[in-house]
Amino acid sequence: MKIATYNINSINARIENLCTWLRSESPDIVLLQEIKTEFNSFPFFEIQSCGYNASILGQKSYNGVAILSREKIKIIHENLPSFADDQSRYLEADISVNGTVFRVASVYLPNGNPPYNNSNDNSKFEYKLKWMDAFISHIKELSTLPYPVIIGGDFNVIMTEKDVYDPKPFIGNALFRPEVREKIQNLAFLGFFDVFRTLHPTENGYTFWDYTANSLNADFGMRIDYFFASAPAVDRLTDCHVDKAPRYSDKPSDHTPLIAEFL
DNA sequence: ATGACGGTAGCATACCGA
Repeated sequence: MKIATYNINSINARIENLCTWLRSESPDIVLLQEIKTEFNSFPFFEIQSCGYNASILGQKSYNGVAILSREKIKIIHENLPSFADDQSRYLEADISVNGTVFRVASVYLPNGNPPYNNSNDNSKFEYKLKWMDAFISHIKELSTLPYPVIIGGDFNVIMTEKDVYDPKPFIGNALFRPEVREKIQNLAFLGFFDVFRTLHPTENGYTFWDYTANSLNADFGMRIDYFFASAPAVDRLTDCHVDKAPRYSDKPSDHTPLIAEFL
């Protein structure tokens, strides 16, 4: 079972890139973030033409998550349970691939930095912390599932100094602050493995390079897209790698896909 | 400290992002 997570930064701006990539990589399941569109404007026809079903939790202009799958998608949760959210950031489903049911979720964790025009406004960071608390308490429930659970997405957290080209400029940044790094550690305490890091202890594993001049060529990247997998999933894990090719395409997203394979 | 770029809404410019 081949699964990918990809912050697409607008699915309509990138539908041709996405279809080209789907045809070349043929993943069984794709978790998308930042589709930036609602149901009525989602490119269902194009996705279907590539051989995929799509379930989405959409939103106009911002956010929005989706799950693509060759097999049938059974939605379990739209949004985090027990958390009133006006932003579309979480979609969870059961998908059976080759006779095995996988519980998967597409996650777009809030950025949390203050707006550029008001550096004193910490409401976005407070929202991020509350969102993470609701997320972790839900993951606690998922940790008891006896079958494989794979949580993937854009977590907007730089977990360690090794996960960014230079940690110094990010001290105080909402992606790197101790509060969020401590909260994300709870995934490990709940038995969820950082899939890429488990297989690749020393590679940087960057999944994001910003659009500005030299970031990509200078490799000024960060690892903020992750798969977290429960023990029943890790038992089946065979591969995890960053697919950097889409970042070099015309009109790329600023993120690139993370791919994992399970028996 | 700001803004580079790029996307969306919507038509000039503001907001968002990591």
